[in-house]
Amino acid sequence: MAKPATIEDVASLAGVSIATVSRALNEPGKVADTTRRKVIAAVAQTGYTTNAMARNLRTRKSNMILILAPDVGDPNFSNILVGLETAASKRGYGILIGNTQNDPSRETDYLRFISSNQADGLILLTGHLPFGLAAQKPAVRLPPIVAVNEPLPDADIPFVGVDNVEGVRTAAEHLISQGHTRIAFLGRGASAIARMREAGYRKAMEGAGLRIDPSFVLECEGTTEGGRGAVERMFVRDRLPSAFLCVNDAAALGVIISLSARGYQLPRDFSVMGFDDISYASFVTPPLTTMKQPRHDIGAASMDLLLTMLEGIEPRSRQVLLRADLILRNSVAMHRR
Amino acid sequence: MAKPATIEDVASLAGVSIATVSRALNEPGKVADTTRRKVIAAVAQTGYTTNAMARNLRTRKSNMILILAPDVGDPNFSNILVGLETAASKRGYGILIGNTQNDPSRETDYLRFISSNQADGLILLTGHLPFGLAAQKPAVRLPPIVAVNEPLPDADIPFVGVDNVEGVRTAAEHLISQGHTRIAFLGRGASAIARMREAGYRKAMEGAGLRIDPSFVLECEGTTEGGRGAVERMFVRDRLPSAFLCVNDAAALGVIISLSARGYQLPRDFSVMGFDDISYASFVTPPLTTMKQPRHDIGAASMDLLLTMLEGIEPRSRQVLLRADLILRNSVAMHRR
DNA sequence: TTGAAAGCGCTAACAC
DNA sequence: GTGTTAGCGCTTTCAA
Repeated sequence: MAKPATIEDVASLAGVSIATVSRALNEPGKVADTTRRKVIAAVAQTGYTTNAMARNLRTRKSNMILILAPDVGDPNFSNILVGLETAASKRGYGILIGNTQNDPSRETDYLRFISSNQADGLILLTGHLPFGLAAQKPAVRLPPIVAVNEPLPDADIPFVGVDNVEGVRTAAEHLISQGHTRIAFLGRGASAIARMREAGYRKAMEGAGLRIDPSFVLECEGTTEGGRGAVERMFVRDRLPSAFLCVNDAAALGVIISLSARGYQLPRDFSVMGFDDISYASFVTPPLTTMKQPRHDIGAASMDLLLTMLEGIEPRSRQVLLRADLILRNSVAMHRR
Repeated sequence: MAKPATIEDVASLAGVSIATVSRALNEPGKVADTTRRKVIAAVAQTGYTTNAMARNLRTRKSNMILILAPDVGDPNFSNILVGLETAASKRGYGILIGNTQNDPSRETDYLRFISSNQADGLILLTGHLPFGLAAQKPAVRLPPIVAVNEPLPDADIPFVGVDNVEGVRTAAEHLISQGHTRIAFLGRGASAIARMREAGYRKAMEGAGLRIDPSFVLECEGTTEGGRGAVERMFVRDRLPSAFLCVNDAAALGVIISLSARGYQLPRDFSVMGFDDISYASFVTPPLTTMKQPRHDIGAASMDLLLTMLEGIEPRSRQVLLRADLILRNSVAMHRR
């Protein structure tokens, strides 16, 4: 077989019309039993597979989902990606990935997949609409979109992610349950995620009737460097917390490094908590107590939501929040008063 | 604009034929300057974008590359993925990813993208041909393929990856340069990678005129558990090495954990080296000295090779080996005799 | 239950 | 340099 078999080859071999072949394959119920069997046999004999390009052209559907992420190499994203892929594959969809590196021109460029009909829907891990879609009169018609991980500001787009408020609240409550009262929150920031995590912290403190020392809430980027810097700034103060609740594991790691470098013993001298459960959280010394993001589930839920929308069904809820799980390791100790 | 503009809309607006529009867009040289400008203007006005499905159907090309990987969530793969994506995007290609989880039926299933013309080429990070392609009379015609990371056995498929032999040799030579002579290699195994890494170790030892104590070469899987187990088996012996050269960082991590648990101080009592430079290598205590895989470059080189093949150019060499870089951290110390 | 035929939007051969 | 036209392989009316 030099050339792949077409629907015509199958039709003539089975002695039916191409319409019947098409129906036998796509709507088996509408075809007589004996006819269908003949078609199946002919398909097997010719090794026929539907030419997706032709079908897509005709049906204006690609069965492809475009995923835009700032950095697929980031474990946080790559694990969500696995969930996305698994769910898509299960329903016969393929995924197309665009690594945007937060470059607006790249984001816009990937929209060609949408406008050229190569993708039916869009998953955004970027935290914002790509430029071409954001414009008032968008350059491209809006396909079904789901935002993952980070909700989109100023846009009514369905969202799937971890429940940051409840997650950090759980974390803070764990610290409180260990007797800590002077708990610092490192990671105040402008991003939606930072704000929600801080809100969780405040909720827990309030709920426990604990006063928040304003100097215990520090701005800090969610990076190892950020965590490090925050500790340095903290240590010019008189009053010190007994526990550090960090906006994420990367920052917590910086805190641990910085504290260790200052000669403190953890968790004896200070307790530290992170959020995310990144892969090396368990390999730090001491192993980091943190909240685990259900990354695979987040990916799967997002894709399910998007595919549901693609089927024309309005989702029951435009927001899916998944619970983070408390992972007890060794960076938190009972507070000795 | 309820419906997206087609080439006909552009043609009639510009007052030319659809063929001219097509040419103006795809072969600008073949069109008169003034005509081209009219077309460009009409395109801008209508917001036209080529319908990729129609073009693909006509040209029998999809400008899509299928990437098969056992686990995209694995940082080792996800970082290669970034390189692949970047290189593809630069040349106007999109990437389609298939997460196979080493499941043969999933591998085969993804070939539908090939057989249905949705992908022009294939990148394999799986270490073997998918079942549908491996069969004597393959179910699918072989598209251009490049194997990455792990060469395919028994198949003449172009390969791109790190130079494992030279890499481990460099690692061993570093240990030797620090005065170590009793160097153990943990990670003997059947896989191509394990064999090459062991070969690098032997080469270095031979090159330095050092005898290899056969009991110093241990089988062990490239996992933290594997490294742990190997140390335990080692310690029932009388003779102990002064340095552990591990098949990868995961195993090295197990070694460090096991050695630390036994109360040894590293790197004072033993030196440990890994291979890969995984993300938490720098966060272990002591930070791991290792060989860094140029993952991004591996991805980019693979994609470049594949796209070159797709253009019908036979690659100059069917094997691209990239050098691993020595990353000096703190798990290796001068040997005190 | 089946077949004939239109047509999805585009590129490329051919003619002018 | 430009236009006409065939046809890529398929799904889907419409008629029988």
